[in-house]
Amino acid sequence: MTNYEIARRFEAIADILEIQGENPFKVRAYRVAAETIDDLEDDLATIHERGKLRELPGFGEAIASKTADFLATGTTAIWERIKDAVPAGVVKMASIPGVGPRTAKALWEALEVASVEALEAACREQRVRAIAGFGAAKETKLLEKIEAWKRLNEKMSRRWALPLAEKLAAELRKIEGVERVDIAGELRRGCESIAEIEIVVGITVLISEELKDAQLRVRTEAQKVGGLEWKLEGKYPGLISSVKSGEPEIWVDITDINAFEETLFGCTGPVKFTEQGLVWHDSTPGFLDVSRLTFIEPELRDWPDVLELARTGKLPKLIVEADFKGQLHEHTTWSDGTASVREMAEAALERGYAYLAITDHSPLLAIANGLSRERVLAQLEEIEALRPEFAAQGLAILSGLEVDILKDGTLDMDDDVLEKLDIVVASVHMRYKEDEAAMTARICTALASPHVDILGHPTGRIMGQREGYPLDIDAVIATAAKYGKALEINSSPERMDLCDEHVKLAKAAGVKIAINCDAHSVKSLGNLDWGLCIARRAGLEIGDVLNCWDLKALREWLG
DNA sequence: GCCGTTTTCGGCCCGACTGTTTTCAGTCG
Repeated sequence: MTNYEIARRFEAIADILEIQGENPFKVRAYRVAAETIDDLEDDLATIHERGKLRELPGFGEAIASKTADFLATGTTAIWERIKDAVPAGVVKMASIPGVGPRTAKALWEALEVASVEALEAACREQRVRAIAGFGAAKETKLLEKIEAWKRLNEKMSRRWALPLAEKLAAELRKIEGVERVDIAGELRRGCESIAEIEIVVGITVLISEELKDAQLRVRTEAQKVGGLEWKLEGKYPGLISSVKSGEPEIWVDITDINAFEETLFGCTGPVKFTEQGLVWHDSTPGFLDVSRLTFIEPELRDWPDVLELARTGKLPKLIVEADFKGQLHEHTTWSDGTASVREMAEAALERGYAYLAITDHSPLLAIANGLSRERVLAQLEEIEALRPEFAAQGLAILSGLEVDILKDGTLDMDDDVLEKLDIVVASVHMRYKEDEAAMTARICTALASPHVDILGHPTGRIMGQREGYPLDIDAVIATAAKYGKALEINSSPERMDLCDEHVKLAKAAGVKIAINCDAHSVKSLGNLDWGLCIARRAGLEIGDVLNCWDLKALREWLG
């Protein structure tokens, strides 16, 4: 099993134990193990071979032994024992924000509802309010939560769809006769939520009998992937095989390797784009539209005016990962990160960055071990002590804070402390259930503060779980423009906040964007892709993105 | 289940919000 699969398995164990009412600390131990695995750079198999599993944080005797079981056999005793104890639908119910394990268990036991759909029906039939501990108000709220959850999960978040597609692609690559495998469709276009996973498979076999064989092997391999159930149909020529699963729909397109690029183009879509008179030009890596040869980046192909922009030579020159000079919103062990300032700085150096801002949490966020004013000042001393050593290697460590925006728009730290810092990211973490006017005023007040540089995760959304708080985004953008403040694309996969549409609006208003990993570990410093695809879909160029600037330009902007 | 020890078991990030069971349990970040 891969790291990813084992981590998901430990999470599944935690979910089930939690619903069963197990000791919450035991439940947490499994979750911590999953987090540790997600943060690993190396394969668990390699670590196990070296006999180092027990050295991983949160890995005691039990977790290490279960990990070894998973590596050797694909399962372990506790998983076999509990995997069927709680229906998957009940686990799903518990995952709906605001429901939780206790409530899911109570509903399951009292009404025998074992799926989100059954629970929704029970709410509509007013059967929930009859249960002890529930009432009409709770029933109404529950229905609202289910509806919000369904809206958010109509499509699969990129966060989950991409690993799934990569896993499938890796399996397909192992098949003999398969020359090339690429992910196409919405994923290639950088979409944040995915209705269809499309994968193009290029094969070398040209005889139809052999091709049939290859398809058979593809089918066999595909069935093994991700625990999904596959149904695969296909015929030659054209070789479009549809593979259906619950969510999202999965297409595997098998093509002769000589027609690979053309197929990849067609399967990348969207249909509106590919049908607009473009033909694949196979002698040049690009597409020949009627007037002019131009390669149009997949992320731009959803723009309604992209062909006109291409014809007139006005396509934006999209940023790539190599353009990034540093990162501006990271956490350390001072608050809720897992790496020290030094470790984060070393990781930034390894990535070739010229600067790194340390922005731990402010005191209100007690659960994240937010920093009091005294601790901010102490951290500042530590940073200043580390600076010469890292400056000599070409890395500037910027001091900062991710300061909470309080209910009235004031900041969770004294001005004289903020004044001493290089950079301040202001974010909302608490009391986000306010109406649009209040939340907009609150955020705009914060943006007006002379100390604030960047508005962190501006809408507060969590992919697949929580809609952003109600916000007049136009007013926020206008305020950011007025005071010369940047908005963040938070690049952590669970946030991806702002979305591409909002970023496009911000760019049009001349507002600068910071693309930040919001890293809580060394590994998550590499989470740039999630924000990068939003930036590229929004057409951002180097000039639009603060952390694509060199240190001098950044410092000038910070003032 | 992990951890750090007073090496064998007690403590495990904590404060706010919500609905209702009206005094606290469940959930969230």
